[in-house]
Amino acid sequence: MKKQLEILISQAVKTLKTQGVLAADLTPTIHVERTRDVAHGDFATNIALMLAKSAKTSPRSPALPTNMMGFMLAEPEKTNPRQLAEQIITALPSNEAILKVEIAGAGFINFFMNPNAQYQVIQDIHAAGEKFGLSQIGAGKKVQVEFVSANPTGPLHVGHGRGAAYGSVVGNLLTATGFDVHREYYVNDAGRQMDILATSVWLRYLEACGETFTFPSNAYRGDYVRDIAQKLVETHGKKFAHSSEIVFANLPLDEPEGGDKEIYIDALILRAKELLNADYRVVFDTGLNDILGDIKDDLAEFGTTYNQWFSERSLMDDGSIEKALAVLKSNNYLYEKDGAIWFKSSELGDEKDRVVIRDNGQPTYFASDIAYHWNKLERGFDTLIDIWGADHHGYIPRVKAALTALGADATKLNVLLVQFASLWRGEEKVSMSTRSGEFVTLRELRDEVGKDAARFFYVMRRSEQHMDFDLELAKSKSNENPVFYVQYAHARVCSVFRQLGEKGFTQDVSLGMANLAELNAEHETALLTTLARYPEVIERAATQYEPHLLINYLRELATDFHTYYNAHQFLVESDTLRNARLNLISAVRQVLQNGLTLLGISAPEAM
RNA sequence: GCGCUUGUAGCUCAACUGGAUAGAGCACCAGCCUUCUAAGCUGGGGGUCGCAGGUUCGAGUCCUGCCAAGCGUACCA
Repeated sequence: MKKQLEILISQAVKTLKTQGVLAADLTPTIHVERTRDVAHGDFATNIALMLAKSAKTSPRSPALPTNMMGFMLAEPEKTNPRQLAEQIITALPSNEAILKVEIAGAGFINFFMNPNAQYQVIQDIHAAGEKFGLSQIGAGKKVQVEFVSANPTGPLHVGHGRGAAYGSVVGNLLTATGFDVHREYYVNDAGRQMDILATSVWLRYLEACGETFTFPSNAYRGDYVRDIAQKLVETHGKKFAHSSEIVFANLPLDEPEGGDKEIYIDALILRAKELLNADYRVVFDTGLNDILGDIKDDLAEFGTTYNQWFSERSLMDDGSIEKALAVLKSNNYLYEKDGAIWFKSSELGDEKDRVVIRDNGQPTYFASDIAYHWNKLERGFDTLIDIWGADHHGYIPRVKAALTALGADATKLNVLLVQFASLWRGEEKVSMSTRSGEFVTLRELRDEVGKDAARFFYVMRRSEQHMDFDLELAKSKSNENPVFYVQYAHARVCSVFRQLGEKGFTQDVSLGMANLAELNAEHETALLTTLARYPEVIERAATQYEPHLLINYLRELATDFHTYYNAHQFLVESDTLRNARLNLISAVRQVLQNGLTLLGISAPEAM
């Protein structure tokens, strides 16, 4: 309906252009909104206010650029907005859905719709079913959504959960609006952090083999490392064992002894590679595969799935990094300084240049990221969406700079930042420290509050908002918990349909459809309006990457339903009214179910 | 110091991207279960939209300057 009005208005504007009332070069964006106040009708547009300034512009205006600036610069002879609104209304093509059109305030045009038109949405929902709300505005454009991409050095923690929930819902919304979505997890299966993990596993393995020594301060200390080491013992026996005298011979000091923990761990990594040779990869991959497998299971149980798990190591193995750096070099964006290779990102908007190859010859994480993002674009995606933790925000300019330097289109890259969630248990803030005994993993969160509540809470707020996640609230089975509020509405509709037969009634959908006009109570009208908004909400939530709009909408729909439920009996004697109401509430159930499905949250039939 | 993000009711957050009288939930107070699930509903009080200017018919939203918080500012990932 909103779109139909926009089309009608644009036709009116076109007419006024040919009449010379409006300058021919104007291309106003027509914006129709739902009104907040019923006194203002159903829809409103501010088009007359927008155009008032530029109506009757002088003929020299075509020489001006047609962009927004040109539009602003054109010097208008002021037109009364209300008068212009009058002209627009006169030029408006007639449409049977429109009851009347009024001018209000400074020059708003308010549309009052024909009440009979509002019932159409029930027919639409019944016809479309689970497809109601889907659209094709994406027109099959290829979008890649990369999210979570946590290093496989340990289990996912609650901080990753928000990215997982947000990314999967954004993906669902884009799919629902006709985009061709590809979900991807970038696996950092190379690099120093993974070497630290492999070394940690090996040292725990040595302990399991009976060696005793002080565990490095900078190694991974989680219990899962011991578990992996134990598996290594079970499958390979003492094949990788060396005496601690040899392992720790001639190493620099660790931090507690007055040394540097980074230098110490690097020396240990080197030692592990020397002593294990080809077996190092076995230890490394055992750790990697174990943890990655756990992450995959964890995310799948959380309702987050991927099309592809992209290996960082593959970029090294197939020469992608070298190739990307070669192109940067030939485009004259690389130079050498202090033994390292630098990328001139400061020439392209970054605050300083960045190292791509360290003085020890190792490429930096940034180097593989350049190759990775280039690889993404070469795969033909129209849009890239990266979902990052907010602490990585400083990283955006350098990645964009790199794409530009490679001759690629950096504007295709869209980085969405997700702020951290702080965990609360009632009044008490939960420590996020890995060492603390408090639970920190996503799995533990799911065990405690459940998948539905966790997902709901994660996407309830705008992603850029800092978020407080209250575990007590998420767990509570009470009116304080918004998850149950929405699910309860769904369960209540299902319950009504269960009662239908028990009370000796039957349902006749077509009889209900023929008598929708009996749905004229205030609560019913409100519900019809809310139902009709659903496709608009999906479209907006998808194009703005704002899943919280869908959450807010579902809460409003649930409110409208609960209010209606308390005010009216559905299973009434009148066959026509009863069936009309059943058609209405089954439409509500359908929309609730569709929305919850997009959020990856269940729609229970009973609670 | 510089950069990014955020400041809205006692608390947690919305506000259709510049529109009409800034809205919800929680908390607090007062009511509603012989009728489809009370995990619900009805009513009530609550606001200098961080502060100060500016832009225009119109600003919580845009521009400038302050103030405050978080994050970043590595040859870490």
